[in-house]
Amino acid sequence: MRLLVVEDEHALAEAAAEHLREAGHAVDIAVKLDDAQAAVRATSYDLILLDLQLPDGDGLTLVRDLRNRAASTPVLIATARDQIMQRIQGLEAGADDYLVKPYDLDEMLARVAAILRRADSSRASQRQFGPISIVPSAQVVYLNDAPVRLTPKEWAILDRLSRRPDITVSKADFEDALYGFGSEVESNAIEAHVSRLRAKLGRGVIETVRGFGYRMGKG
Amino acid sequence: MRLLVVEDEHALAEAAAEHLREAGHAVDIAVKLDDAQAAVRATSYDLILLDLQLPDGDGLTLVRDLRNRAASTPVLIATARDQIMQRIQGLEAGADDYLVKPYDLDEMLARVAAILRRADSSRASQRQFGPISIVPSAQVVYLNDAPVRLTPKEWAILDRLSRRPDITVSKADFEDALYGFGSEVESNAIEAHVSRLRAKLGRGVIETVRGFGYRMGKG
DNA sequence: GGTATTCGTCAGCAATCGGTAAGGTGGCGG
DNA sequence: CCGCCACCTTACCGATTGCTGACGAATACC
Repeated sequence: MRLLVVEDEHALAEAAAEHLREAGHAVDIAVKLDDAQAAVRATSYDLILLDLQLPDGDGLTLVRDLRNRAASTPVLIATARDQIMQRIQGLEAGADDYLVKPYDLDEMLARVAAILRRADSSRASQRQFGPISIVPSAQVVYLNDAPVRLTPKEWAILDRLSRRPDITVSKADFEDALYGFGSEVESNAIEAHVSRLRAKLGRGVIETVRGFGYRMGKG
Repeated sequence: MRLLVVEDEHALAEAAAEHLREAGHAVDIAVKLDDAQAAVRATSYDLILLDLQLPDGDGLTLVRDLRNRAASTPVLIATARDQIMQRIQGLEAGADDYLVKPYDLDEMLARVAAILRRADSSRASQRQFGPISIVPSAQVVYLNDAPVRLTPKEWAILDRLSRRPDITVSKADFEDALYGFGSEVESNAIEAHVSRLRAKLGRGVIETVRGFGYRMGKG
């Protein structure tokens, strides 16, 4: 597995990286937010171990960036004990788990292993809905074997719907998932995205459950 | 939804309760830890909004009590800005989220809604009544395996009935649950909805208990 | 640095909801 | 057997909710 460690304390970064390498992973290190973003853009990681307090910015912006680009890379956040608020925001922004610094290296390794295991099983190959096939690993959608280009937000919506096809997802849920918590969207942004998705994929793919939200059409 | 507001500042308690009632919840107020514990023992709440600083004790004991009794009632904690340690302890004791006092009423409402949503979707499962199956997570009802489309109000009524199938629910209870508390529905709105429900689901599903209210039909 | 996407917002339209009311039905006491 | 009262059913219409095309700002890409 290929991992990225984002940590400005050099000694800690090296120690963590070494521990992960002994466990058989390929590990890159970034000491600044800039470096991390460059690295993430250049390569696809299987997991990111992220310190929130960085010299040139808040680590959470990296998480939001990833999620806005619809990247599902798991993120494990490391934070000092007094930054509990950041921890919570981190989980809401789409992090997968957190560690309290200073952390035990073996515990870190255990968390990493747990997340990778989880991610692997949810990565699931491919999802079929009538004429639509969704390939999460490649973030590609096919309509009758013809590839369809989706924007990041469109993908995020379809991904969330198709992950639990039996569940109705409310617009409020989408807003919590696509944007932060405090950031209120005053309008019908979700409706607009759904409309665009339907234009690309056909009418039957996403069903409206009036008064509740949206759900995958039954194929 | 039935909520409990635990807060010794009378004005704030009333303001919060009023705001929640406007959102359609039934709200009780407790001004002391004692009252809160009595209330929790007497009734089952869907969520508790808890001030930690109370005249007769620490609000955390309430959280611990709940968790010790394996009650999963979600708890939203409110604390002053400088009580960070309490917040941390609160989250570790099993609270679901926290608010910094003084808080904006609308933000409070948003947090409450988010927690209720989370709790509701995790409650999941599925309820069977003869030819009817109710899937709360998808907000869908099946009649002989054919999906039936219900409006939000219809769903609310069926949901409330099916949650406690052995209980007869009075029309006043429905009005409390579907509208605010001091709601004046001058007409037969509930009867009309029940009628429309029966038209969609069949006659046997909802029984009339003349003079008292309605109850799920025994399948 | 210019161009193309993307995304949030808005407005107008369409569909559906839901409270109300009015007339009908049936159970129950007398 | 009668009348009353609780409940049922249906139509109506204002209010709400959702859909879609257009527009402009922000952003990414070359």
